Amino acid sequence: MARRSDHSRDEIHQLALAAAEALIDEGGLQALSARKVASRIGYTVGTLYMVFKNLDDLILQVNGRTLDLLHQRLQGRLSERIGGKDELMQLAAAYIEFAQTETPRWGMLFEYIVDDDGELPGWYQEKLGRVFGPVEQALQATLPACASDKVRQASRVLWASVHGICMLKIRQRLNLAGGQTTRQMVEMLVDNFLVGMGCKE
Amino acid sequence: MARRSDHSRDEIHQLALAAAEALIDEGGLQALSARKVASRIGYTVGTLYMVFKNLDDLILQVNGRTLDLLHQRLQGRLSERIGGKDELMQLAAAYIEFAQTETPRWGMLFEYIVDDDGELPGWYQEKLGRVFGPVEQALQATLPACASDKVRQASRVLWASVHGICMLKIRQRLNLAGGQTTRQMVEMLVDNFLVGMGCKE
DNA sequence: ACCTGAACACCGTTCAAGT
DNA sequence: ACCTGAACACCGTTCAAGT
Repeated sequence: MARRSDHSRDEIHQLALAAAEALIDEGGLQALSARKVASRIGYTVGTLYMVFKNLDDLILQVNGRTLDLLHQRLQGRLSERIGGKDELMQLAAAYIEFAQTETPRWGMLFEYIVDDDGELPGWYQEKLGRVFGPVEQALQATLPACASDKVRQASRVLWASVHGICMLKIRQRLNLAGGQTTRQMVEMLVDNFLVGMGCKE
Repeated sequence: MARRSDHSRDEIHQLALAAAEALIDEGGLQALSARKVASRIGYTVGTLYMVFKNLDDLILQVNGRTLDLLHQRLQGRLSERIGGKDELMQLAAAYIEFAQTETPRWGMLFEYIVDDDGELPGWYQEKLGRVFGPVEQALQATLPACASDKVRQASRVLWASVHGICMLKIRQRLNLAGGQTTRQMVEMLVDNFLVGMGCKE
């Protein structure tokens, strides 16, 4: 045994990430283990450590791909002629949909916790920043008179809020919300927020 | 051995919860294990299963106590003569402070995920609902003309948003927010939200 | 009735040893 | 250089057996 060379280092890397995503989709973080990933791709556990530093590293890379996917979904909802509450609600709807459709992978983005005061790696922070791009763009178009710094901050505040609603709803921490759907709650937020930002309409 | 009777069933229960909280405070969910809890209180692992259904049950009960503590902290910030943005910001500040001070236990409230479509037990949902009490009260006082149904919904939307900001900030998912503090972000939210709800001032 | 100790089926991670 | 298999130190959960 050893030296099979069935797959290149890079192929093993990709196979492992795909297998991990499948496991997560099937049963969440609980269902993920190094041993299971390895066996799904037909290798021994040890092999994984040729390609990943450890399981956290693997999870972080899966999360990176999830962020890319999320970014795509948001980008796809940007209209031709941009701006206005409708476009922001389109983006919000895309986020809600993503969270509801890909719940396990979406949830993993926040289950992975940075130990102590350790920072997330640079490439990951960049991907994170990209996700806010479409929101920032739509918000700037909605508030053309607003300074770009303020729009930047506002887009973070607004999106963190959308996320909070989504999260508590999906994780069933808001059962007593009086029968509102996630979408209705987010719409209430967006409406109020835009009025507060001085958006007429 | 066996039949030590050093502690009553209830004492073991309390000791275990306290030990679990200590472990969580020291190292988060990762540091928690049935075996560690047992050894901290001077019993064998098996003994824990006399008193808890399983580890998830133990975690849920720890979370219940965390919710009680959070409720206390919020309740303590309600003013005498209520209402207004200031009081809502007091509550928000209390929430932020709690999240920053008791990060591991606060985080555990959301790391525990309900499997499949299983619901959270009734006693837990009641505790959850109680947390929104102070917010609802302050918001109703701020918007006296607003129907109580709408206030109820608005308090959920607002607080889920505050939570989202807190969460993404503490978990370092908002590093590119342009140097705003959690408090500043929450203040932007509250300001806009209240204007949107038709609050003059 | 209470509690133990051992067992079972799992983990993540490392690394000598084989090709 | 690549990959294995075994080892180490852990898990959660169960349960016969002791007092």
